[in-house]
Order: sequence, then C-alpha cells, then structure tokens
Amino acid sequence: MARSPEFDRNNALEAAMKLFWARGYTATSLPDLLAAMGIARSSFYASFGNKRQLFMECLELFGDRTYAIVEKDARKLSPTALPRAFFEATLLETSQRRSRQGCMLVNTVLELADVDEALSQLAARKLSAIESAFARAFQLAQQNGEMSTTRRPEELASLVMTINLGLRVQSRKKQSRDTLKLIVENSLSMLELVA
Amino acid sequence: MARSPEFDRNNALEAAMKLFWARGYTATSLPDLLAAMGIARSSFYASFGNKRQLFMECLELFGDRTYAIVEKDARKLSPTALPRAFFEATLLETSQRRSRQGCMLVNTVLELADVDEALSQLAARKLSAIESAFARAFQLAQQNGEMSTTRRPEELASLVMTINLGLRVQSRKKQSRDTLKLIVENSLSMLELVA
DNA sequence: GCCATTTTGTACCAATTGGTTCAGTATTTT
DNA sequence: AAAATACTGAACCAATTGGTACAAAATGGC
Repeated sequence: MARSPEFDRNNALEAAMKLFWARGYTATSLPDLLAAMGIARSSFYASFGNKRQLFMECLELFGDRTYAIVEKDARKLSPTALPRAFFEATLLETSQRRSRQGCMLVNTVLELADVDEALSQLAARKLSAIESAFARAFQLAQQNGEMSTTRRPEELASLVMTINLGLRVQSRKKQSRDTLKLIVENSLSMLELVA
Repeated sequence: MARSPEFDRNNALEAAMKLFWARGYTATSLPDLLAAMGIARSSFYASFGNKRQLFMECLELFGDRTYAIVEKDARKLSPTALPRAFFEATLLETSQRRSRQGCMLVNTVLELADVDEALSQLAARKLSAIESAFARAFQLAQQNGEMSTTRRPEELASLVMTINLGLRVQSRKKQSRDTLKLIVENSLSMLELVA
C-alpha cells in the first residue's frame, strides 16, 4: 500500500537520549533535539508525542539498559565482585566522554526534584529498581553462605547505591581519569570492609 | 542628599539563593526570582547585574556558608567525629524541606556540566574547598597521632566527599526521614571502618 | 520646600520556547 | 499508473525568555 520504513526510530531515540543525558531536560531545546535526531519537526510530534513524552521514553531506555548490566553480572559473578564490575563497566571501561556525563537517572532526580515531580520520581523508581537488583543478589549469596550476614542485604545494597551516586557526581566534575580511578578503587576497598 | 536605604540586598540575595537551590539555574525564571526577592525588575538589574551574575553570587554564598560549617567543627571536634557532625548538621538536624533540597553545589555541577562550564566549575571548586578542609583536619590529626595513618588524608577526605555526594542525591529522592537516617548511619559506620 | 537619588511599575524589545498545521514530495504496494 | 502512506519543510502560533528604557513616585539631607 504505502511507504514502508518507519524510519530509524530507535536511532533517533538513541540520539535524543544522549543529548538529554548530556544537557538535562530543561536545557535541551527542541531544535537541538531535531538536529541531533536528524528528523523533521512534524515527524517528531507524530512519532514521539512531545518533548516530555520523549524524555520519559529516554529515561525508560537508560534505566532498563543500566538495570540489565547489573542483572547480567549478577547471574555470572560472585556478589562481592558485583559492585566492582558495575563501577568499572559504567565509569572506567567506557569512553571518557560517556563516563563524564554521569548517570542520566541521577542527573534527572537532581534537576527536576522541585520542578517536575513525576519525571523526577520516574527516575527515582528506576534507581530503586537497580538497588533492588543488588539487594536480591546479596540476599541470595547470604542464604548460600557465600557472604557474611552481619548486615542485611537491603542495607548493603543501599550502601553500594550511595557510593554509586557519589561516584556519578564525582565523574561529572571535570577531573583526570586517574583521579577518578583512585576514587573508585578507594570506594571499593571501603565497601569490601563492610561486606 | 537622597533616599538612603539600599533596601534589603542581603534578604533579596538569600531569597534568590533559596529559589535557585530548589529549582536550579535554567528552570528558575526572572519573574520567579523577582517575586521571591520582592523587588522590581529595574532594581534587580541595578543591584545584581543579571541572572547569571546573581547565580554566581548565590553559589558563592552557599559555598562559603557550607565551608564555614566544616571549618568551625574542625576547630572544636575530633576529626573522626567530623563527618558525623557535618552530615547531621546538613542532612538530619535541618528542616525536612531544606534537607530535601540537597546541596546547591552538587545540583549545579550536575545541571550545568555540559551547559555552562564556568558555572559548573565554580560550583566544583567550592566543593573542592570543602574537601580540602576535611583533608587538612585529617592531616593534622594524623600528625598528632589521633588518627590511624593507614590512609593518606586527601584520600580519606575524598572518601568522605564521595559519600557526602551520594547522600545529597539520596536526600533529593523522596523518601522518609527514617530511611535517610538509616542510610546516613550505615554510611558513617562504613566510614569508621576505614578511618 | 527643594533637590538629589533610589526605588517602583510599566511598557517595550528581540529572541526563543514548545507546539500545530498543512501543502508538497517521496516511496511503496496494488 | 493509481492509491495509500511516510516524511519533509516551512510558515505560523501564543507564550515566555532575559534584558532595557523611562517616567512617576517615594524618600532622604539640606
């Protein structure tokens, strides 16, 4: 009947996410988005609704992708090695540019906390999901006797998360890769003392 | 000769800081500011230059005030008690509303990292100054034998700071005061293991 | 009372914001 | 070729953005 290709929606979404990730919600204008996504204004509204809806899709994408990293590692790694694997994957083993952008969820929670509650809470929920993934892994390990039970798994997970959040902020401060690496290593050794 | 009162510049500045603190730079509009500060548009430009300059003044104010807390505590408290005193003063002993706003410096670093480098770095420098205050206190304590020397003072300070940053993010996520208190306590007990 | 000065209120500015509409152009299947 | 669909580009919208100009009102010292 008609013209087939629903163009490159995933590509466009990906590009939008990267831009939102770097600049946040408010500071990203529609023309900026259109240029980055490589689509026309009308296609934009037809495919993504509006700026806010698009942002939610991007949050969803980013959150699910990060969650997947933890879930995957949890299935093949010892739980004590989980924090290191996560920090290295998202902070050290990625491009300088990428690691310097921090975490889109954290950025969003801070930017929109008193501006757009719904968006901020959506990001917060995604963060909580990631924390839960850690907690489940720790709980399982404690049941199997692979891990000390001096601390409850949820509290361990929340400690990992607190450090994770701190590291995300550190990574957005302009500083050398070596400095960041040192901070990560120190944080991990601190975590090992507690786990 | 003439009408004397340079009105309540400090009051106005204070009000502006609170608003920027809550909503961030971009999401705070000029009309919002004028209403909160209780001054007219023309007085605004006469007294504060423009929005960006005002924001810098607010960052300065916030940074110096936070720095003063650490400095003051460092003079009368044992260095091992310093982190607890700082977290309690800024996170727990303050109003719910205030603690929930996190730290203006952290918020700014994240919001403006890829949008306005100068502002973001100004905030980052203020954070570094606070970190240095911790480092100096730890160094002194190590020299006097009041503290273990297993870790260098700057690295200890950077650990305290990482946790501090993490706690700031946690505090902007909507959650109960008790949950936050638990996270703070766990973080502090983790810090004690390392110090 | 008079003059100097600081404040306010308002009108105004150009630029940009997110969002809508629609005619026109591709592209595909029948 | 014809019909159906997908996309583009540009014009347009009202509202808001940060910023400027200026006359009128309020307040002080002489």
